[in-house]
Amino acid sequence: MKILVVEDEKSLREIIRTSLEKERFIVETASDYNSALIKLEDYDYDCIVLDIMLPGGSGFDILSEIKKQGKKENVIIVSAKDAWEDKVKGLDLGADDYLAKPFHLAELTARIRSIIRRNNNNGDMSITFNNVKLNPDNFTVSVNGQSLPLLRKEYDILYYFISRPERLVNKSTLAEAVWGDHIDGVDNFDFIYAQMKNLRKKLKESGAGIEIKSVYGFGYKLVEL
Amino acid sequence: MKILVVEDEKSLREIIRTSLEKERFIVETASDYNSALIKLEDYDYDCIVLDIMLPGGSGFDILSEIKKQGKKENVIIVSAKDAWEDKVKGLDLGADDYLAKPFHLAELTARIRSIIRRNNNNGDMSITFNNVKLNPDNFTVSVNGQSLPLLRKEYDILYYFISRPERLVNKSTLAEAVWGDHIDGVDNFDFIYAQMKNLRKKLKESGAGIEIKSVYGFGYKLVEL
DNA sequence: CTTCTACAACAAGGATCTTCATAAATGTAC
DNA sequence: GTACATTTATGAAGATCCTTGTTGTAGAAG
Repeated sequence: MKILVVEDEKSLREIIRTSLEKERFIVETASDYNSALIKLEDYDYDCIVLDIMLPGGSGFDILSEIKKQGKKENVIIVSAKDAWEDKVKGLDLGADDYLAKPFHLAELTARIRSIIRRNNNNGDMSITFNNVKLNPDNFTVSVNGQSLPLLRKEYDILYYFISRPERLVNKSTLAEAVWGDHIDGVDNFDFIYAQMKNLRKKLKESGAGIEIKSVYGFGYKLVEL
Repeated sequence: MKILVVEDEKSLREIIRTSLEKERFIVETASDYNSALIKLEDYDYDCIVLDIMLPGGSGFDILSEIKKQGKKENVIIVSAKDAWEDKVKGLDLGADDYLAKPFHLAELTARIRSIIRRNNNNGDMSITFNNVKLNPDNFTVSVNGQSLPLLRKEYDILYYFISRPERLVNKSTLAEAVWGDHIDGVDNFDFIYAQMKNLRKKLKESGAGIEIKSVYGFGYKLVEL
């Protein structure tokens, strides 16, 4: 469940980020037109929260671009209040929903969930990699159909990797994503090592056909066995 | 039991909100014409408390719009005192009730209840999640039709969660919602633990198909079994 | 005044996560 | 290849958080 938040106002952007991360979404952000396009080109997201007024260009153009490229991403337009015509235009261009500022964060997360459920294959939000299936809807994991109970941090880590299979992830990024912002200038990743050990053990013992390999000096990568 | 309060004056709006939330309604608010219309388009409410004088347009127009779209929402007009013609006009347009400012909050809640009971499906205000049914009208809970007696705090907690199924709720938020404002900077959630224990026990023993799961370091979440 | 009820406070045990100490693996220089 | 430094893994201790049973207390009911 990866979400790209395109919003130029920093405070709002960070509020949205924390809120969504609390709901266990993986959040990436872009603060202007260009960086949004770059991120979109590089990564796949499940949902894009898109502001209209952006430095460097309009959110509508980003939306058009997404649709032109035939991407499957769901888009929620977020725009200043009183912009009634924005709503019409956005939906015309193929946005999945529209939310007027200011909005309740709970409203945003509710819509994201409903949109993803609506647009994805019959409401199934699960992610599968080899014989491991992770269901973000109820935070469960199964291997070959057998349930594999994971603790919270283990789940979060696996979720992060299974959303980015084969991608090299450095430890700071991982720490930021799973542990949150309070991990600032940590020079010691013991807590990652500890969690990684437990998660790997459970994956191995469950017969999972995947493995989190470490890349010396960089971080980790999820691969098929 | 979701209510939309459309009122531009912030202090009154928040007073109404707190009052209604204390009566266990779920409250959303809009402060102007446009945001009210947008909210109305997006969600279903059981009742709308509608001010007439609004920035951006008149409450009457909102009312007309509601009726034109054939929505079933109940509407209570709230307007400045001595505006007799407002009352006539409002009721003509299909409002269910009229309340002149200033009014007692108790009166507002009483009218809301009576209207909902009068107009809704044979007066049923209940919320159901899996095999658990909660009836805010008389503060009772039943599991598979069997009555499940809960104490006050237990009921409040269950109500809070059953209104937000599957949503992650942190403990401060829960404390604020159930215990109220006097829970400020509490660093000790023993009282939540105690209540949670009793509620869980009752739910389990009653055969409820729901469970309040804890999320380590965060809070709780209501899920189906 | 006594008893009962609802709730919070306390305390002990268990679960979960991080920190620490130490070992193993990997990379670099010679 | 060997020696050394750096990075990662592992097991165990420590810290924090959650659960549960018991006890204490204030207010309502009798």
